[in-house]
Amino acid sequence: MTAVIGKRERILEAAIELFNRWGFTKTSLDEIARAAHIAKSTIYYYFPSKENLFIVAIEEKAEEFFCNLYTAIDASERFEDKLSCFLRLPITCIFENMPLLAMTMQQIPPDYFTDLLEKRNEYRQRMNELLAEIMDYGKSQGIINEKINSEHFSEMINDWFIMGDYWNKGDNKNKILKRLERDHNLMVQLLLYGILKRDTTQKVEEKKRIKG
Amino acid sequence: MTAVIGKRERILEAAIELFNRWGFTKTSLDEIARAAHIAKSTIYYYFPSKENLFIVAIEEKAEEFFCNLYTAIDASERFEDKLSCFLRLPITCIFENMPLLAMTMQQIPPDYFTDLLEKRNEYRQRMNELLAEIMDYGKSQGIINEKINSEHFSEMINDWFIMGDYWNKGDNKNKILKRLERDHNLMVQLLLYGILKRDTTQKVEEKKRIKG
Amino acid sequence: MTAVIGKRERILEAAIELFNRWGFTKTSLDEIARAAHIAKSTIYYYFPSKENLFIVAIEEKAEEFFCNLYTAIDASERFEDKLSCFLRLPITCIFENMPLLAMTMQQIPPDYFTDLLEKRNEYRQRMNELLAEIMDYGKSQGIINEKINSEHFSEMINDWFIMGDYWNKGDNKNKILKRLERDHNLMVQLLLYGILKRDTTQKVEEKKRIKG
Amino acid sequence: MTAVIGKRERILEAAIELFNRWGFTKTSLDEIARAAHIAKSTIYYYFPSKENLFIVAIEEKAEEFFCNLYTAIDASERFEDKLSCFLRLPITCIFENMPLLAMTMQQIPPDYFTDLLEKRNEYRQRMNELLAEIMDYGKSQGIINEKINSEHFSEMINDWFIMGDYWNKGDNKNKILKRLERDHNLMVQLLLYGILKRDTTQKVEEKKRIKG
DNA sequence: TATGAATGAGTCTTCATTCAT
DNA sequence: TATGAATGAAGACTCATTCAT
Repeated sequence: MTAVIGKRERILEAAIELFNRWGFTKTSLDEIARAAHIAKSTIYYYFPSKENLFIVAIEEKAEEFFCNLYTAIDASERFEDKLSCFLRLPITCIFENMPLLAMTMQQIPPDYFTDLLEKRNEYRQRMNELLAEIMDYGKSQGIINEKINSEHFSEMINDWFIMGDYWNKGDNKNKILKRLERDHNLMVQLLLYGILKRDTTQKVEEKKRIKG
Repeated sequence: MTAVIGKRERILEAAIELFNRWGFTKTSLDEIARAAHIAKSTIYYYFPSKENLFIVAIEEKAEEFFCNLYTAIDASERFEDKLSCFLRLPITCIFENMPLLAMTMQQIPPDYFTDLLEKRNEYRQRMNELLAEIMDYGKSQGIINEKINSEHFSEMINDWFIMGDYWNKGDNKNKILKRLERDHNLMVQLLLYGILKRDTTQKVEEKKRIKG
Repeated sequence: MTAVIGKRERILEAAIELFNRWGFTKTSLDEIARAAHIAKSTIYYYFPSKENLFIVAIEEKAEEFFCNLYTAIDASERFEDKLSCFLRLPITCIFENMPLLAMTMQQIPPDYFTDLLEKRNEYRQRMNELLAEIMDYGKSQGIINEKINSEHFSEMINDWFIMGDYWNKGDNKNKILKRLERDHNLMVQLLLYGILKRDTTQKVEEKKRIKG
Repeated sequence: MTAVIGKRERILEAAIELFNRWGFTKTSLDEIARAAHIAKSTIYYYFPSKENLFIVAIEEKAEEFFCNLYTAIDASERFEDKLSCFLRLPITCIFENMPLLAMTMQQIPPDYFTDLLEKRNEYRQRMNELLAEIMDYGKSQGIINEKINSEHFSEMINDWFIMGDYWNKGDNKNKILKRLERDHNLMVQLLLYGILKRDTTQKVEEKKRIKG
């Protein structure tokens, strides 16, 4: 039976639930212990620190998320559906596991700990690669404009739409501002194509080509 | 002379700096006092509580930000430039005042206090109104497709690009998921226009029109 | 062996000693911890709050006191001795545990907490019932004037002699003043009987009967 | 006009009101200043410390009280009425100025300050002298049993009924316990006279005389 | 494997008091 | 005479972590 779940599982379950609801700092180990119906010190038998417990909790959810994402994208045949999956699922996932993943994957510089920062970078990387793959697929289908640099595009989309990360501490201000500039132009173009009247589209397009 | 800055200013300055670097919970009043070279209790002479100090700090920066934003948008003549300002400035501002404003304006459910939540909603509201105005301006210029609902569009852009807010606690899950769905379709359209090969654009466009 | 007393006991002991000496507000948890030779936070392991510690300390002493009182009164055969016990023991006890019990049982409006107020009312109740029983015993022995209302008499004696309680916040001023009036007359009578010359006693007695 | 009251008066007024309502420790100078519509530091212009302000406030009320008491007692002709005044007025006064005077005149050892203790002793002294005078008056009228020691009796009545003071720190435990014993016997006698059936009174009286 | 007991370092907050003006 | 500004010391309470068993 699954009636008797291991204590480690009980702890993780409670931790995810509470971190989600209250965030890292506002969740105490006392509360987790109470919710898991175990003694507080038992947590230290399974996890070396509160930090670590938090990261393990995130890993758990992240793996689950990526697993779903890969499956869904593989299952869709058409480029548009793959792209749609890529955009829809993260938001849905974050919505359901907020703010746990939000803290990892959104524009919050996780002040707290280096390990978490690393995790986040890892996830960003995987997201970038995934979107780049989708783009390449679109190109191979002859739908996507080959001139668009897949990697560059993926980075920007992830930064703007999904997991904004202009604040990675390592980079210096100038470098970031330059990238903001670059991405910004691309972003405005994307938006313009979507909202301009069709007949004016051409002109704007040309204008931008001259600029960019 | 302003050579000698008032202590209130010194406190606010230090608070903004530290809240930005470490976040609310991880910044202690001791640190702020040390940084401002005043006694900790002096903080309580000027601000009734840590919470209040945080909110005042945010207000300070937010007013400054909106002021800049309005000025820049008014200064630009063409629709595209106005839109460009609207997209560029918030990011720049957040980048410079992270996570202070980030906490107000990004996808972080501020667990801590109602006052902050209200502030955030106020700021969202102002951002929505501003973008809607820009869109209407675009329409009046004959550039923007009249069929696009300015308000609806503004909400979505702000949620996705600028100040994501799918987690406003009042709303129930179903309502939010429905809106996610709606926005998602619009978002995919916007993207597709930007990256598809020109000759395929028409077909996709038609397909979407039938769907939407 | 009881050579090593539990820490909870050590804390309670120190708390009783210090609360007794300095009162609630003027006794700090630091002092209690120092006196009990434990870390301040250990107090919080055993007691949820300073308030609670205070109340537990009082309960401890109060139970002990009531136990002694019941025993002593049961042990005395004659009505006079029972009454004597009732009057002597509380004072002795309060003297030895002042102001701990004094705060519960004397004329101090305990501004601090409702729980304490409740405790005090409970103790008053028990004192009233006890004295009423003694009075009834005196009547059953044919010593006490049946016309004296045992309950009314007990209330008054407790208010004046033992656990004054004219300030119970619930009651309104008028009600209290009326009761003061009533009790006062009875009190003057009691005194007069004790100090007047025997031959004048009769007149005063008659006069009061007419009045009361 | 009395429209413009001096600031000193305003402070005292507010202090009395607030000390009465909240007690010494729970009343802050901030509150007093706010209530008196003056700056906090102004209090220090008129009173050297919070302690001193408290004592002056008590003096104010105490003088008023004694003045009323003297007048009322002088105004009554008969011994019984004088005694009645003596018993009634303190309670009424304390009831109206609780816990300010209660703190001075009841069984609360004022942990806080020596000055207050001295004040209290002074007031006790005055009360004792007053009651002794009344007793002597009763004797001169031929109503009161000459065998009763006026001073001794006054002390006891004040301790039991009015301003209990068995805890005067100077005295040692043995001395106090001896006095408790002495007073207790007298107290039981007084009570017995008041509640015994008339015909049994004689016997008890005799019994006590043998004992005491 | 699991935990009850214990703690040190830190948190926000209060408040009587001082002092320059 | 009056006060705004400033502060040090203390207070209750929290919490991640350790350790003996």
